[in-house]
Amino acid sequence: MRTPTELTEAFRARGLKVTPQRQLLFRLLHGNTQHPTAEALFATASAEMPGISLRTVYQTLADLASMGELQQVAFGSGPTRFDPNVDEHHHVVCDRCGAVRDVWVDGIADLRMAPLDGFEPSVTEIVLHGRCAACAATEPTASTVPPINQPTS
Amino acid sequence: MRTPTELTEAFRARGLKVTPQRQLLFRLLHGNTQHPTAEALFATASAEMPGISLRTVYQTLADLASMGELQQVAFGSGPTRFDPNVDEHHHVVCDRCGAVRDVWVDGIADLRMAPLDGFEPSVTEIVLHGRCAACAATEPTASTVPPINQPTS
DNA sequence: TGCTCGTTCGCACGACTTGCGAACACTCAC
DNA sequence: GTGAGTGTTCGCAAGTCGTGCGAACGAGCA
Ligand SMILES: [Mn+2]
Ligand SMILES: [Mn+2]
Ligand SMILES: [Zn+2]
Ligand SMILES: [Zn+2]
Repeated sequence: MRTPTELTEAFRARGLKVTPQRQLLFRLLHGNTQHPTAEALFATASAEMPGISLRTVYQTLADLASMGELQQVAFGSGPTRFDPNVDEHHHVVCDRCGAVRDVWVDGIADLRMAPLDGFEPSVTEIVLHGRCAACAATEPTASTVPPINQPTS
Repeated sequence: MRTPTELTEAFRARGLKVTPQRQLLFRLLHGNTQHPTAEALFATASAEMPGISLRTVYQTLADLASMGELQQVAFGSGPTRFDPNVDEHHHVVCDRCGAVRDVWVDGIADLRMAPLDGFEPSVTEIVLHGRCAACAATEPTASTVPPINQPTS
């Protein structure tokens, strides 16, 4: 995602208005590596702008996504995450606390996949499931946060 | 997933009853490579057993999943898919028609991933997004089915 | 056959997201 | 600076997908 200043220009160039709500979200998202949910952004935004609506957060996120400034990522269960990093990269997900981190993967071109039967893949998505460092250090059974589903294979 | 006959024994061995509804779902799922949704299974099951409840379909799928006979898979958007193939494998998803196919990927162990920062991955999930053979043959814009979201990176 | 306990099923509810439209406010022309 | 005009905000209703609940039911066993 571009900087708040650049987005301000980009929005106006498209005939879109630059409102205080949008500016706030530009700031909250720029450089954000948390992969926040809409609710999480709404909570943070509300602290700074008490009247802001969750509806507006969803709306602005959709606008940014349609402009290619934002990536929407969904992992198995739970709400959609929003990712201002639109470069090609992948993710590690902690199935205990739900934390998501960016990961860069090298060697994807060397993967051998079959059978494709005429299927034409355009995007290879890799998600590593497991435990983050903090969660790996604690009991395997303890959990205070609803876990994210993990494939059983 | 094991055969309907084996599942019948496995259910009774656990003190679970083998009802006509369950037997029907055992049959509909065994060897099924469609990655069907609960609704899709409900529709198929209803043709054969008109009174069956969607609630029972969900319930039985959850039972099978908790026994490790079934894998639940979610792709970006849309409802959960159920996969009787619990071997380690991966998926290709047509973002136009939503079709899902199994794919086996070789070379995963050679992938280089960084930075992991203490994260301990246990499962590597690979999803190839693109167009199935049938959809690749038609107009890129034509669509009669709501597409599955595709990551923008 | 009859008892018992797990199952089924309809309905209400929950989580997450989107549709809708009236009130509002950013822009720009003047 | 002011006003007109168009895009935006926001609350509420509705939509989608899935789960909690409990009364009626029926599979399995003595
Ligand atoms: Mn990311
Ligand atoms: Mn599969
Ligand atoms: Zn964690
Ligand atoms: Zn297709």
